[in-house]
Amino acid sequence: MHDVKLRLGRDGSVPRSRPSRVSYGERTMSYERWQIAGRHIVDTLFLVHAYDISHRSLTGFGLKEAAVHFNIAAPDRTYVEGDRITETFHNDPESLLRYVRDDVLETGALSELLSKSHFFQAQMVPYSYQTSCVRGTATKIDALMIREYCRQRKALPKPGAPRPFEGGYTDVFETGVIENIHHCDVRSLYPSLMLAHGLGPAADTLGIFLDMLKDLRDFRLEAKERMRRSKDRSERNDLDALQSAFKIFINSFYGYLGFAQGRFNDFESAARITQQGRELLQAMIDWLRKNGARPVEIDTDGIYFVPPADMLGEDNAAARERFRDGFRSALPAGIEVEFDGEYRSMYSYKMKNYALLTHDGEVIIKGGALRSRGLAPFQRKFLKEIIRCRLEGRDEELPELKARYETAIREREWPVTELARTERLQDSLATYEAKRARGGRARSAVYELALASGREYRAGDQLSYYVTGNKKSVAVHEAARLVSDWDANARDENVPYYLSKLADLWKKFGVGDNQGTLAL
DNA sequence: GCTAGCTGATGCCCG
DNA sequence: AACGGGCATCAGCTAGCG
Repeated sequence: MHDVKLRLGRDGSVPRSRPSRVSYGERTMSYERWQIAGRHIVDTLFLVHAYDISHRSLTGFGLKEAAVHFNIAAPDRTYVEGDRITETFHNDPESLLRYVRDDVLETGALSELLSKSHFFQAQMVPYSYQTSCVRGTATKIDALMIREYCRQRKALPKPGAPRPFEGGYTDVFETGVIENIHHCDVRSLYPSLMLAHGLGPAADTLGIFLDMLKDLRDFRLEAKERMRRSKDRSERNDLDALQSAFKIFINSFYGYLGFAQGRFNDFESAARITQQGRELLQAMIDWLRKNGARPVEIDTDGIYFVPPADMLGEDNAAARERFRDGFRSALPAGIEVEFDGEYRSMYSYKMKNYALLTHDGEVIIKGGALRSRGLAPFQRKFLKEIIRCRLEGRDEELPELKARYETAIREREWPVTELARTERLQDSLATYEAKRARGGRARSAVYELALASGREYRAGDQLSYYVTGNKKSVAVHEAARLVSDWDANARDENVPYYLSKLADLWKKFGVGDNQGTLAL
């Protein structure tokens, strides 16, 4: 209105922006990247996504849900729904100010919690604080390598051509409910193998890659030790952020070798590392079997197993120590095994898919088949209840559980959000349409809904939809409807469709089938 | 005209 | 723009059936 320039730059310049993309794991988001001279802009939404890629524990990524998850929401915090902000501003400005203030406080607390490791990374890698938050770990390792080669005035190699190579050893030996489960894993498997066998990039003529890995590992252990000794809470927090920044790097050194764009990538070396890993884990499985244990599930660097019989009774401390010492001393130099979990029972389903019951009664669920966001909330809850019953040996309660869910669907007892699936647009709508036109992509409900809505959607946006109709077999992309268009007074969710989804889960996870213990 | 069963693409998860 | 391995779902197709 008054043509006042937004001179936020420390040199008095105005903010500039350009379209950009950021990706964490399989999630890519389009956004407007802003730059303000002499300042750093970090979107806490991105930090929340980066956190969730490794933890996968958040229910949603908005500020409110994140604040609740990290336990930083004020207990008496003010909430104002988005569509009531203008009205509240006019009628009750005080409460709107409280709402905004609470938002700012939560954002600050999130930032304090999640951005600190990037603050330390910015001191270590040749990227700014702002840039560090939107760069992947392999890119940062590349930058560290390039910086040192430039400093020593050495020529840089070209990246090697990518080729597929084998990964970790994954297997499942028993399925169903199994009692008394122990877990062990190899501490830092790939970094340990790399250092023990000198497995680094062939193009690294200066030999700095493995030195860097070793220094980072030693530095991290030192930071962890200082953290343990520190009496001051804020110092402990800082040291924790510092050591976790190093942990991320250390674990990415192997990944860097298989990184197509990495100047020092080395697919032969990456393949040798995973091969050594597979051989080591196979030897561990053999040792466990030879010594009376029953391996149940294995994934890359960890094994779930039933310990030998003499470790099961009371007063088994001596047998336990004998077993563990024997296992440790059977391992090669430089390889340490950790016994880091004991569980009342395990429900072993398929590779990378299992559930655990802790001695505190907590149920831990792992794997896409059992906890994926691709499942609707009612499916996840149904599965969790089935799994808890089975882990606790209460199979007789399962038919009642199934009946309860069937009734709820038939009688339309739940809000439609329980039935809705939430999916992320991986591509922009234009990219989707281009792929469709090329014939390379089938129709997909989320994209069709986004297109039909006429609203602006970007890659990375999430949409929730449910399925309408009255037959169990429907083309989802034709019968789908956005949750935001749902009318509670004229319910149209497809009852037979959702009943059949429930029946599918029952067939797989219910009782009275072939889900008993099965030795392969 | 219908459906079971297969294939390939996609989405999400494990370590 | 870290890696490979894995499971479930859906669209789109084909074979087989009545």
